[in-house]
Amino acid sequence: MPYRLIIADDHQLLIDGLSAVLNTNTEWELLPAVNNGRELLYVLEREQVDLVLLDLNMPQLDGVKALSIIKRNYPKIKVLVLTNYGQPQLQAEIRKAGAEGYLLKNSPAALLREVIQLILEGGMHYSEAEETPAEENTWFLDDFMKRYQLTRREVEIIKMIGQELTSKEISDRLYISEFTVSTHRKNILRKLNLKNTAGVVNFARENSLI
Amino acid sequence: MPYRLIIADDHQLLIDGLSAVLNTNTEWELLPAVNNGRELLYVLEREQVDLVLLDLNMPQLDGVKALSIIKRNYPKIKVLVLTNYGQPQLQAEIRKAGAEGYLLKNSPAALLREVIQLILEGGMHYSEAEETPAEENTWFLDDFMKRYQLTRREVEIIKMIGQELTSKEISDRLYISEFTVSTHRKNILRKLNLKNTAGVVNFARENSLI
DNA sequence: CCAAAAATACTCATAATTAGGTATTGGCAA
DNA sequence: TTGCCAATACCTAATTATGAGTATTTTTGG
Repeated sequence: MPYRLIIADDHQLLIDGLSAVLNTNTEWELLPAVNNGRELLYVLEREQVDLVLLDLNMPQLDGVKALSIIKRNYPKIKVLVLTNYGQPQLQAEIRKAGAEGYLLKNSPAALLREVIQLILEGGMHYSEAEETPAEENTWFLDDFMKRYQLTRREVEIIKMIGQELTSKEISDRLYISEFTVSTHRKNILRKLNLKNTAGVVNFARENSLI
Repeated sequence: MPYRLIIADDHQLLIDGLSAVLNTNTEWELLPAVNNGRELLYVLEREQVDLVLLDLNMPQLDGVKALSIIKRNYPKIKVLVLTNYGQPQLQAEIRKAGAEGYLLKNSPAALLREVIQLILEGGMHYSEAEETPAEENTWFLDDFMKRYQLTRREVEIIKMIGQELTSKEISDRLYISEFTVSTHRKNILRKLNLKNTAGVVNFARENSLI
C-alpha cells in the first residue's frame, strides 16, 4: 500500500508543480491538496495520511500553529515543512514542534523527493542553509550593515520586528532576555534615527529585509 | 520552431512545478529558469526568448524593475507576471510597464497554459480587472474598503500609522480625541486580524496605502 | 594574546499600545 | 421615519515599547 501524502499550500501553482514532481513515484499517493491550515485539519480528521508537506506561510491558520496541532492530535503523521526563508530561529521552533523535516522552497525537486523518502522511512532532515545565504547576499548584507552601522544581531531583530513579533516573542526565539531585546531595539532606533516600531517596519521593507 | 519561454522565480520548487506543468506542450520550449532579476537580464542578453514568466517578489532586482528594463531593452519579448496577491494598484503599474499579462499564483495550471497560449498569439490577460464589470467601482479605495470591511476613517488612520505617527499625533491632526483614535485602532486590528502596529504598517505597505 | 566590538542583562521611569468594555451623536438608506 | 452604521468619546487594566543609564561577558579581528 502506497504512503499517503498531502500538500498544504496557498499557492495553486506550487501545488500543481509539486504534484507533477511527486507523481513520478508510485510508492506514494497524493491526496487532493489543501490551501490553508483549517482545511488541512479538516482532511486529517477524515483521511488516513502519512506525510504532510506543510507551507509555513498560509492564511487562516499559519503553518507553525497547524504543525503544533497536528503533532498533538496525530503524532504518527509525519510533517515536512516547506518555507521561503531560512530562518534559524523559526527552524528551532519547527524542530521543537516536532516536524520530521524542514526544507527551503528553493530546493531542487530531486532533493525534495529524497527527503520525503527519507522521512517516510523514519528519518529526519533539516535544511542547513541560512548560514550561507549566497555570497552575493552576504556581500549585500555586509555593505548594508556598514552603511547603517548595524550589527548582525540588530539586523536580525529588525527583520523580526518587521515580521510583527513582539520583544517577548523575539527573546523566546533567540533564547535571550527580553531586556537584551529591549537594548537592541533602543540601539536600532538610535542608529537609524527612528522613533517607533512603525519606523522600523518601514525601514525593514524599504531595505528588503522582509 | 517552438516558442522559447523562461521562468524567473526565486522558489526552486515553484520552478520545478511550473516546468512540469508546462512541459506537456510541444509548442513551446522552456529555457533553464533563473532565480532573480539580474540573472534574467543576463540570459535575455544572450538568448532569444519569446515569453518571460516573471515573479514579482524576487531578490536582487525586483519584478517591477526587471519588467521595466525588459520592456525598454527588448520590446518584443512578452511578459506574463505571476504574483501572490491581487493588488489592483500594482496591476496598474504592471500594465503601465507593458506586461502582456498578470496572473495570480493561485491560479489553476490549466488557466496558466491558456493564458500563455493567448499571449504568445498576441493577446493580453489581466487576472482580475478584466472580469469585474466597469460599473462596479472604478474608485480603487471603495473596492478596497469593501474587501476588508474598513471605513474611510479607518483607512485614513491606517495610512497615518504607516507614516509612523503615534495615536497622539493622529488625534492632533484629525482634531479628534486620543480615545477615538484608540477605538479606531482597535477596530482596525480586529477587522484585519492583526495583532500590533507592525502588522498595520505591513498591511498599509502591502496595499500601497503609503 | 589583546583590544575593540558585539551581545548580553539589568534598573527605574515614562509613554504608547492593546483589550475589554459602554455610550452618544449624526447621517444615510430602506 | 426608523434603524443601522460610522464616528465620536470615555473608562479600567494590562501589556508593550521607549529613554537613559550601567555593567558584564563573549566574540572577533589584528
